[in-house]
Amino acid sequence: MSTTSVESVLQTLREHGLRMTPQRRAIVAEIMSTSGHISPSDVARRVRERVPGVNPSTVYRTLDLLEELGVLSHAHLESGAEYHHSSEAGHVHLVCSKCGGDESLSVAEGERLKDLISRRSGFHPDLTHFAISGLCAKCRRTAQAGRAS
Amino acid sequence: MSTTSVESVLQTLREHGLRMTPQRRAIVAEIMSTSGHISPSDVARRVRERVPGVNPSTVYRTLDLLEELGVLSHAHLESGAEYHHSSEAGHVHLVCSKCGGDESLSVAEGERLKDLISRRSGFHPDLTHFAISGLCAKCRRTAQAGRAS
DNA sequence: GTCGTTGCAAAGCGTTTGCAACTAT
DNA sequence: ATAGTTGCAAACGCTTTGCAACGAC
Repeated sequence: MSTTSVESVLQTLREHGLRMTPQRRAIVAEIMSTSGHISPSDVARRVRERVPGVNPSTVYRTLDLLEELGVLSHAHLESGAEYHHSSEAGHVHLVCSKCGGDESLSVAEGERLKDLISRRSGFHPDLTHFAISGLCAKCRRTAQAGRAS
Repeated sequence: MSTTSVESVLQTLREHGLRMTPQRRAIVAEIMSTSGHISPSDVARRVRERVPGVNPSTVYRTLDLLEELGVLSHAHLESGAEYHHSSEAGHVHLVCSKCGGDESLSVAEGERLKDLISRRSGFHPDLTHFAISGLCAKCRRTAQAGRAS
């Protein structure tokens, strides 16, 4: 499936008069094989491990480009911007401030929340752009137990 | 009221065996006079304009300290971390991705949302820690008009 | 051959650190 | 006098930039 994605990206690039290079192939492959999200600097690091010589600046330029083309999206987590393939866009990130765990609200739940907010405030939120920080169920239980004792 | 705040901060510092210095006074004053939020580097810049010689590192250390003491909080907006006095914590930031406008969900609405999410997902969100990106009512209307034409 | 793409090297930016000097208490 | 605090200067990590060489088409 990673191959399929690379092919479709190649397609997209061609439609825009852009080119597929080994570097881009490596970068796309890296992100497509990542479930969840990954920071630009991590992409740079990992791509570099596999294909020595890929320059960080190329990674940054490629990420920007792929996002403009709609292949990738980024969201803001605690550690900063993180990229993921657009097929994973739509997920609302729930990041636990205690254990660092990263859950996802279902797309349906996300939509419901979105509608609710927009109906009440007139503001149309994109709940996927920023993560939502908080306590996961597990850490919350621990915290309560601590309080009780 | 700015004075009151500075006094109460002084109080807090004393309780912890810490000291009130001219630099801290300037930093606290700057933040207390800011309605809304301000980035660390902006605090550094502004404080510097008023009290030349205040080193950026002092600003960063002070912000960290004041946050640990509960005097300040920070939230993540598009531009990164932003500080505000704790009395303004509780606000859910709604940031328009088009015009950059920054609205607030009422505290009551925020609470309702929070309860709703936690009831459904088991995750207890702090909706104030990250902003919520989206389109404000105004920009959304513009966008729709554009689409219709 | 054209023109998009890359690597390089440098600079930019915000932020952090160690340490000696300073100062609020 | 004692510790907390500051400025300095350097280092840091991530990201961006200009430009000449390169290479996909």
